[in-house]
Amino acid sequence: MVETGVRTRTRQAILDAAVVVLSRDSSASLSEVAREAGVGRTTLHRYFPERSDLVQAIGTFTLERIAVATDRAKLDVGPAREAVVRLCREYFELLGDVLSLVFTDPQFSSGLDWHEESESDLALLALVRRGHQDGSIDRGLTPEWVQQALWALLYAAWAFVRECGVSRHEALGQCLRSLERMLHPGDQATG
Amino acid sequence: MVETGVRTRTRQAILDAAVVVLSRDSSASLSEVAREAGVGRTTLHRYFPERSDLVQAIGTFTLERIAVATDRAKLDVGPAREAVVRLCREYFELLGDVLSLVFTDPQFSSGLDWHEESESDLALLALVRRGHQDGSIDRGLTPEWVQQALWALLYAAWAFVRECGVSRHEALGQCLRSLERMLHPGDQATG
DNA sequence: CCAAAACGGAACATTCGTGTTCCACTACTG
DNA sequence: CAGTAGTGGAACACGAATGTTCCGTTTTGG
Repeated sequence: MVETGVRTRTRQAILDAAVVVLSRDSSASLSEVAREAGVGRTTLHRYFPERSDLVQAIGTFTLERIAVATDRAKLDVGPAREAVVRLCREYFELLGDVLSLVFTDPQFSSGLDWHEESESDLALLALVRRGHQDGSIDRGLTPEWVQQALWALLYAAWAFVRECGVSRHEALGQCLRSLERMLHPGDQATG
Repeated sequence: MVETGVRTRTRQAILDAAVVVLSRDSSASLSEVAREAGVGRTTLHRYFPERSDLVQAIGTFTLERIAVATDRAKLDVGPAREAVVRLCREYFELLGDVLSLVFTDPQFSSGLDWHEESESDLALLALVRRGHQDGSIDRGLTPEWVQQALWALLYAAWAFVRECGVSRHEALGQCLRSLERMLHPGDQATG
């Protein structure tokens, strides 16, 4: 049961297929996942004995991606608001379909470091606080809310692509512009 | 089989319970829905013979709520941006748990006027275009994107309440502030 | 008060997803 | 070429959800 190249490749194919299928319908059957992966159901069970194993693997997989994105965004460089926007861009590009899963379905975000303990989440919260201090982020928005809104806009951008047939680039543009303006501390009347 | 008061009341109780239960887990069993409604599973099947009937009823129910909210917001009064914010507030207050359903699960928004044909949706799109003309909404944001983002922020606000234990009022405040700033045509550098 | 309406529980058949086992086939590798 | 890892299909048992029927009980309303 060594980690040969074939095994890791098959495993990844199943994982990718699972993300695609389950992001469309989180209660899809394992047969559908296997078919999407171009793999027999038997093989799928060889890699992930139970459904919960597959779900948890997706969760871990996602956490890794998030960590990478957070790292790439270099959150401690430059004004905080710009860093948040960079982070959003990285998320968009690295997460794809996974987004729908973690955002809409609680089953993928349970049983792990989620949601309070994740290092990346804490980094984002700290970043927003820095933005409050350096004046680049509206002090009327709490860090926790910014986090929520960031994910929501990301999901919206992805849905924009899937449902409205907009290009990824166009959707990301609208998303980042919205985020930028949302965070910007303006002199508009306070709601 | 006349429309006695008892029947409508029972039907509504089931519908409400279904929204609560299914918004937590869209693949919950009908037994759970019946229990939440304080009703026997037999009775539930009397009103909604198949699961799909219940799902569709929720869809229709939601459309009605949306129509009411759109009406109350008086979209043709005042600056367009303020009208959008009013609409968002009405949505938040009238939709509650239903939000999670229509937003995350496609099964509730299929088989109806959804999504392209709904009168309320068209009204929102037209409203944004009016905002482009009267200069109250950033011309860099397309009407379709504003629609997506509006729903996303609404969902974020609701999740904020459910997951972070924030008060409805506080969550709505953050949501509306974000929306307002997002739409505002500022003089910030263009992304 | 009495009949009709509405309800709840038990039981049943059916379907579907799941998890498992067994066996034959293919591909790589020494 | 032989052996082994990997695969896929068929078949099976099991449980859960669904949809239906039947019947006794409660509630409603004229």
